[in-house]
Formats: sequence, C-alpha cells, structure tokens
Amino acid sequence: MKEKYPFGEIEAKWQDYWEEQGLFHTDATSAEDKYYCLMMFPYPSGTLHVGHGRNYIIGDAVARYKKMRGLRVLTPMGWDAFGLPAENAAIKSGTHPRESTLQNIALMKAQLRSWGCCYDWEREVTSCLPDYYKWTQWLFLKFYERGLAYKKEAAVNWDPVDQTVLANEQVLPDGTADRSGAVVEKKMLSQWFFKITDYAQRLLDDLEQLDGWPERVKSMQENWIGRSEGARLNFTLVPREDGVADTSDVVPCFTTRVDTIYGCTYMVLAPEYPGIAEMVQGLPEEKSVMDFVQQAGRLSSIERTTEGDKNGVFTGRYVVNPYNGEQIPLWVGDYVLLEYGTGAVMAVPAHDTRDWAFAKKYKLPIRLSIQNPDQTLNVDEMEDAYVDDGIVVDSPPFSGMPNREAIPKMAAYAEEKGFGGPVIQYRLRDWLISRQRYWGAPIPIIYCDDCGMVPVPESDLPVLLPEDVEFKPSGESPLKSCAAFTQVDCPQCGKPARRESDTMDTFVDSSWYFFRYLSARDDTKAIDTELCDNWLPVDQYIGGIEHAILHLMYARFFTKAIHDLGLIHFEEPFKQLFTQGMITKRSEKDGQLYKMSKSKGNVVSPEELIREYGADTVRLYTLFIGPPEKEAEWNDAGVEGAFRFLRRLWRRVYEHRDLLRDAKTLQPDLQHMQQPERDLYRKLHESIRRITRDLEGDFHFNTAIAQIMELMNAADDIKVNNNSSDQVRAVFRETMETIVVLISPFAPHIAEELWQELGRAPSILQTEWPRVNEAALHRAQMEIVLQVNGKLRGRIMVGAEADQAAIEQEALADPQVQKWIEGKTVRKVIVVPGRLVNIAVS
RNA sequence: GCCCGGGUGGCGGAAUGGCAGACGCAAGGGACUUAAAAUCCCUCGCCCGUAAGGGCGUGCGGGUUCGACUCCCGCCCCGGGCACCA
Repeated sequence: MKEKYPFGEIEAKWQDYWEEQGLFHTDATSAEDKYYCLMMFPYPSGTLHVGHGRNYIIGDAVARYKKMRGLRVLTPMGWDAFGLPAENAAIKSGTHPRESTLQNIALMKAQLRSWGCCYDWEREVTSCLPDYYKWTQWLFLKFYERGLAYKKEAAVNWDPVDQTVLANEQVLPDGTADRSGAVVEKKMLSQWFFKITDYAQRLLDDLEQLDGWPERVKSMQENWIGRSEGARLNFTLVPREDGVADTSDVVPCFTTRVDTIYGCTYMVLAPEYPGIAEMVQGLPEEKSVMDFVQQAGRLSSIERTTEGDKNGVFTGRYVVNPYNGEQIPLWVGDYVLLEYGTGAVMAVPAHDTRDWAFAKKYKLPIRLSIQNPDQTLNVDEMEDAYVDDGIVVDSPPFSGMPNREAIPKMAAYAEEKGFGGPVIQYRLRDWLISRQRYWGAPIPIIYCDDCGMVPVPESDLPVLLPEDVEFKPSGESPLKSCAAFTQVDCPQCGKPARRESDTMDTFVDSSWYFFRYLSARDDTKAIDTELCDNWLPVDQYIGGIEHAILHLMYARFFTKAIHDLGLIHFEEPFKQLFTQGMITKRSEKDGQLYKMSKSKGNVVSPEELIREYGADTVRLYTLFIGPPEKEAEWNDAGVEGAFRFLRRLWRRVYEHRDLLRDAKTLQPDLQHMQQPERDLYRKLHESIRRITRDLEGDFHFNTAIAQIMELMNAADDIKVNNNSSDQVRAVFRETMETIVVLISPFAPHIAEELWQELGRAPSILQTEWPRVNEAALHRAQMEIVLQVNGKLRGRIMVGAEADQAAIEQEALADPQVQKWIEGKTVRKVIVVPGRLVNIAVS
C-alpha cells in the first residue's frame, strides 16, 4: 500500500474494473425490487463543467447507494443529440452536425467515466440516429392518426437569429428566445402542433398525485396551464343599416365575472379578430379601424402584452347584451389578445381596472353592477374600478345576491336561454413542434397535389435526413433546397409529390427517451409495453430546474398520449423528481455571482481538478457543497477541504493497515468493552442511522458527509496500537471499514481501493449497506440539560433508568440551579426524559 | 397584483417544539521543520469580564408554550414562476 494517496492510479484502475465487471448492466427481464434511476440526458455540447457535473454525481451516488441497499438499479444514459448549436456550428465551420455531435458524445462519455459515473451503456440512446428517430417519427404518425398532431396557420413565434419558429414555452417572459436571446417576432405561418391542450385538465389534475415532486415545479406547471373558470356568452351583432349581411352575426366572449354583465357598456375585439375587415367594410369607420389594426400588428409581442396605455377605436357596429337586450358599441382594442378566450372581451369598466382605464380614455359609459356592502359606491366618485366582491345590483332578476353566488346562477341562465354557459379556459396553448431547421427528426408527411397531406407509410420509416447537404449562412434549412429529399412519389397515388421539409422540435425527442431505454436495440417497435409497465414510472428522476415547464410538461403529455394509444398502462412518467440547484461562481470581472457559463468566464473545468485532486475529491466536494436542491457557490478552497479529508482517511488506513487486517475476524462485543471503545462504537451506529436517514429522505448528502467526518474525528481520538485490547481493535476495525463503506457512494474509487487494502473482496458495491445495531445506541448514563425559565444553567449525568421524580430531585439539588432558584417560587418543573429539565420560577 | 421558495457567525451551511451555530472553509495562535509543504494541537457569533461568569443573539413586530430558528398572525427584504389572461 502506498503511503501517499495515489488518486490518479486507483481511479483509472477502478473505472476499468467497473466497466469490465459490468456492475451497472441491469437485466430488465425481472423487475423485482426495481429502482429506475434516471438523469436527464444531456445535449452533447462538447464538454461538461462542474456545474453540469452535479447532476451526474448526485445520480451516481443515488444509484450506488440504492444498489447497496439491494435494489435492482437501472441507470441508463443517452444523448439529446439533435439541436441547433451543432447546426449553427456547421454553418460556420462546415463540419457536418452528425460528425461534430458524435465527436462530442465520445468526449462527454469519457468525461462521465472519468468522474466515476457508471451507467448501463448497453441501453444508450442517441436521438439523432435513425434507430431512434425512426420511432420519434412513428409516434408522430400515431399522434397524427388520432388528431393529436395537426397543421394550422397561426400567429407564431419567429426567432430571427435561429431562423425558425419556437414554442411558447421557449419564449422568455421578456419576449426573447430562451436559446438565442433574440427578440421574438410574431408571424402568420402554417405550422405543426401537438394538441397538448386536450390534456390540459389531466395534466393539471394529475399534479396532485405527484407527491414526490417539488412544490415549486408543480406550482410552475399549474401556473403555466392557467386554468380559469368562467362563462362563454354570445353577443349578437346588430345588423348593418345599409343591409349588407354579415358572415357571422355572433360575437362570443369569455369572462370570469359573468356577475358583472349588467355593468357591461361596450365590447372590445382583438385587432387580429377574424372578420373585422368585412364587419366594417364600407362604413365611415373603415379606414380608422383598418389603420388601427395594421398599427397594432406592427407592435412586437412584448409591446402588445406589457401593461400600459390602452388604445382602441370604435367600429361603427353594435352588439346586443344577451342578458338585458341592450345595444352596446363594439370597439377594437390593443389590450385584447386573440390567443386567449375568444379574442373578444365584454367590457365592464366599473369592475375591471383595464376596462376602467379604457372607458375613461375614450369617455365610454361606466355603470355599477356590484355594490360594496361596506361602503356604498357612487360611479361619479370612484377613482378606479371596484374589483372586490359585493352585492349584485341593477341586474334583474339577479339583484340582491352576493356576487359569488350569482356567478354560477348567471352562467346557468345563459345555458338555459341558449346564449352561452359555463366554460373552463386554459392559458396553455398547443405545442408548436415544427422547426425550419435541418438537424432534427424530419416530419414524416408528404404533400400531394391530388391527395393533399399524406402520412409516410410506417413501412417507409425512417424518413432519413440526407447526409450530403450544403449548410448555407442564409438560415434556410438545407432540407428545403435538397431535391433528393423533397422530391418523392405520393404513397397514395404515386404521382410526384413533395416532402415536408420541417423537422421536429428536439423536445419531441426527449419526451419519450425514458421508455426507449427499456428496449433501446429493439428494431421492431418503439416501446416495449411489458418492460415499460414493469419498470416505469421512473423511481427517481434527477435534473435541472430549468426544465420545470418545458421538458417535464411535454414528457407528462407524451406519457398520457402514449397511454391513450394503449402502449403503456400508467399515466405519469416520473414518481419522484429531484431538481438540483445550479452551481454558481463569482465572476472575476465584476464580482457578481453567475451560473457557470463560458460567456461569463466563470467555468471550472473538472479535468484540471481531477488531475490535481482526483475525481473522488470533486465528487465529495460537489455533494458536500450544500443541500443539493439549492443553488451553491463554487469555492476552490472548499475543494481543498474535501481533498484533505480523503487524504486523511487514506493515511489512517495506511498507518493501521496491519492492525486492521489482523483484526479482521475480531468482533465487537458490548459485554467486554471499556468506555472509550464503547463510545466510539455508539458513535459508529448513530452515524449509520443518521447517514441512512439522510440518504433515504431528500438526498441530504451534505449532512451525510458531515456525519462521516464526525465519525472519522471520533475514530482519530481513540488510542489504538498493536497492544490494544481485542475490543479496541475490533471496534476500530469495524469503524474504519464502515467509514469506507459509507463513503463509497460519494467517493467510490478510494472506497474500493481501501476496501481491498482492508482484505475484503471487490466490489464494495456488492457489499451490503451497514445495519444499525440498536444495542450499540444504548447509554448507561445520560446527560440532562438543566434550564431555569428556559435558560441553560447547568447539566447533570443521570442513569438511563432514572425515573422522572429522581431526575427532578437531582436537578433541583444541583448547585448551579440552586443559585438561580434561591429565594424564588418554583412554579413548575418540566422533565423531558433523556433530554432536559426546565424549572419555571417566578 | 397572484402563486411558490428563502432570510441563522467572516463564508458554505447544521439543528423529531428541548444545549443555536454540527461538519467544512477562512482567520488567528502554537508544535514539528534549517526552511517550506504536509501534518498535529488550541482559539474562533456579538458585548462586558484577566477569569469564573453574565447579558444579547436565527430579517422585523406580535402571539401560543415551561420552552420557539422551528408553530400561529401581521409586516420587510431576496430569488423564482404567472400576469393587459378578460
């Protein structure tokens, strides 16, 4: 055994060993005691920094721990390999995305290996390879058959930098693209969507089952789905005086405040509302309306949706309020959004702040229909809308009701009379999945002049990406101009037709990869029903919080849709979700804390650290840095601390190597222990209990490691040498061996090496996790804290069997306590056995 | 505005309603050494005190309790999500 901790040497040795032995190669035919431990598969960007590393290190520690607990652990890994960065690089450098992606995968695989992270590589999936995307395309076809995939013309988000459309989820609240940072534009385009809105209610309801998910993530999804209950009301358009007929004479609107309908004094349409042009054609207002519509269309989505000045124009038309038959003016206003509800709003200025502002600006009438029961309102004296609850007034036959009670009654009334009824509205929009880019899975659709839109027959899958294409900086997808790709015969009629040249959003690829791991090499079907039913839902999913909405919502949607296809029989993919916090580092430039990124120049490269300290040190520090779900600041000095600890552990074993090996058969025996080894033995078993509890709960690696350090400190304090008693040596041996086992999920290389040095057979992964010896926890004497009026005044030792009365007596007799209760009246004495005595005096 | 988190030493952070600050980092002092590194020992919330000891202390203000970082009520601040969403 070497005196100095030879981390480089042993790490290479054990990485080879784990690989050769295939310790994480899991036979999935039996799912008994299964534990599916999944980490979000990475985009192969090239190299991972220590911030990325946290994810894999946490996952590896969990997998190793669960394996030692005797579970059948499945931990696969793969690559979310389609995506824009590779294609953008290709435009600049000319290297084909496939080539650069596969290169990056090789690099990152080596990185993961160098951290000691073990996976079942035989299940590796790579989403950009045909054996994977064939099945992504197949799922698309299944969705298409069921009407879940459809094409429509819509105002969509256009990223002018990446030259493609984006899903709503990929646009940040400030209106910029989450990937490129470009200001997103609105464009009317014909695009492919997945009908995720059909699943809005199920996605919302099933959040309740997800006890193992962080509250934060569930609340984010809830907000994103944005359910609101209200009513849909049809207003009829008053016919034109000139006798010109309207295409539609109904203007529906959505409201959550049907109780205020009698206060409605006008109606407002979104500028994009279909049919506005016909509605005003030939009227004196036509020009002003059309000018306004054009002007509003020029505004960016941010300008449009930022609260502020509200502009509008009268259309010259009127609609009828179905409740009271009143004719009210119809306006167009830029604060009304086409995408939400029906694109039309019934305006109640007295009870809505936005309508109030608009009515004031354009001098529209304001009428009260909810009265404040505490302070009578008068429209002329009001300074803003009254939006709180109250009593319905001037609304026959609903007057006098509390407004909350009136809402369902008034909605039901609309249904009765046939002009509307209660509805539920969601904020969630359908998922836009087509992208005008090359490096993605081609959408398997063919356009034929005669047959229209024709799905590619399943037997023709995959629709392969052509290899020989030119990457032009024009931003246009090379697929579009690749005749060999687009020109195709119609599968129905055989005439020349044209292929869809858009590819799918990469979030489609990542929405089902966790099913594919179960049958990664199966070229007969996408999903193995039996294996998935046995192994899923995933027992533990680990990844970054940045996917709280995007990936995690899409994957839930896919699971439900695939369930409805009958391919699986569960509806939620991830039982437990753990979202680790980001690693930040102070920028040397401005001293601010940032998430690690190349652009901020605050990236810590693991390679350098591994060279200097070894992978175990990086792992130990990463896990010790703080509670894993929280953000943590990387501190180079802290790495040094982790290294010192491992070096100390190595040295302790080295110093006592002969003694430890010789004591291999000595067993601790409580009957024959003296005080020092008895105390260490108790500490050992207390540590096992605490560490196990920390790992079983929410992965509190930081406190688990702290406990190992404490135990090590205690082991250092006991005097042990070859002349020590059998019990001292037995307890010391068991302590050192247990420390090695306990630390093995965190620092596996040193653990394997020391385990072997201690004369044990590898692999330590096949060792059982230590059990607590309850008898060891027992104390003959207990320290009792003495308080007077809740303040610490002393401490006494009492026998473990001492009864409350005896403890109380001893406490009161204590000289320290005497000093504080002298001359005062003891009102009450609380005795908490095994802990403390509190004496209340006055 | 609504919905989630969070606020504890110089720092990262610990604490089933029961000794606040475990563990680590940094800092200071000492030992070993020709020296350095490494290692080992001691101190380390703030204030008064040589010390023994005492007072204060977990964002702020109340409350419940023998006892509150922990529970309840009302605020302040920080982070995140949603938001002209009708």
